[in-house]
Amino acid sequence: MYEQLRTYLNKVTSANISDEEFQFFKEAFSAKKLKKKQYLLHEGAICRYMAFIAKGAMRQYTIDDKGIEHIARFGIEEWWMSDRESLLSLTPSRYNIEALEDCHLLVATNEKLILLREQSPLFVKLGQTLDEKSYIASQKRIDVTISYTAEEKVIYLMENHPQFLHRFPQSMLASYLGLTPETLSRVRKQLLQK
Amino acid sequence: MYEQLRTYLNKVTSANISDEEFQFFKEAFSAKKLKKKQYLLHEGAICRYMAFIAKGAMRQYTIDDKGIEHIARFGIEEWWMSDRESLLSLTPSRYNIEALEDCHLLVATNEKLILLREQSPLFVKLGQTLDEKSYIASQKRIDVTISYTAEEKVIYLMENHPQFLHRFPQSMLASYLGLTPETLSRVRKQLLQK
DNA sequence: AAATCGGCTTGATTTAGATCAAGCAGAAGT
DNA sequence: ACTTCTGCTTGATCTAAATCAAGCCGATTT
Repeated sequence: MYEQLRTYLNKVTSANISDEEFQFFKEAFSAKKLKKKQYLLHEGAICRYMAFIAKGAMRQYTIDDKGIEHIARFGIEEWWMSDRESLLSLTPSRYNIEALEDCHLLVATNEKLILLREQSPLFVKLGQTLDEKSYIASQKRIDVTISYTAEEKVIYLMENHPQFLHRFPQSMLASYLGLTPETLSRVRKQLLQK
Repeated sequence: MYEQLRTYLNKVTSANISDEEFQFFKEAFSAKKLKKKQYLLHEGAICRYMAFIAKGAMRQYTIDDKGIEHIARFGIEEWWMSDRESLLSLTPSRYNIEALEDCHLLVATNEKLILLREQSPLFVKLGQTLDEKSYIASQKRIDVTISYTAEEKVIYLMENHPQFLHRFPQSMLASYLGLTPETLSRVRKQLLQK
């Protein structure tokens, strides 16, 4: 599990982390396994962990007052899952984070992360890179949700996250795009006929 | 203009920046004035600057293939405007950034920002804080655009950005929410009657 | 003061996508 | 092998919001 993290770190930072520096990561993160349908975080609770997905897939979602689920994001291997707002400010989270498959995670508390930032310049750099990227991605997604038609949204998903298409149920993909499962099904059919 | 930046820095970082450290900011940022309707960035161009708004208001928007404008974000005093993706990767931007009022800006090129990060720990910290906050805010906005009705969107705007309501034309507020101006007008009327 | 213009509202109509409802096929459990 | 789920599709209907269209009002121009 730690080896996956190490490979990932080397890849993303285009560096080769020393044993010494990686030792800090080992101290910060502990291994955690979740079976399918288990939760890393429940709505109303305070998010305690930042989790690195070594294996498996997860979703982060809200439930609205009509009881409808809305998927904020998916996570798969080499992605990070957490509610940063809750983790940082210790406020109750609006989100649920659920394992969609059996998962191998590496989790760290906020205290450990603060410590790690002091110990590892690479981790600070990684944090910057990730924050930038996720900010850019979410801007793009706002664009999509505001201005795209159902068909354009589906095309966006196929082009930007093809790996999601066959891994997650259509009903969840629909929710991720802000569509109903019926509409997604119809749009897919139309697109295939073209 | 620099005094506004200094006040802002002290406020956001809850520190009191030294003259010495602030000197690096002065070297990195240069003053730039934009009149209403002038542009900081045009679609297709590479974004050269990160801009701090000392005075005025701006909008960042895209134009879709039907020629319709979609507002990605507004910026007012003490906000930052830029297309980070374009600035960092030197790729052409999808965005236009326009002054909605006469603006006083402090702008820095990416090179200056990199230098500043080496010189000022406070700036690094500021960057982290901002990235976190804007990521959290854009997650919230995705929630809103995916799952809210027109009425709920308008309430969201009134609660989260009341300062926008009387400062920007309704047509732009509508675009920001992913609504038409007509719908926004009707929803406002309904809400006032309650 | 008349004319032009931009921003907002209001009404009539249309439509994309939601909702409601039924049926089907593959996976999982007994 | 036969239920029981669960997820997906398809059809019929409905509705929220878009579109189309006209008119209003205050600001700016001539």
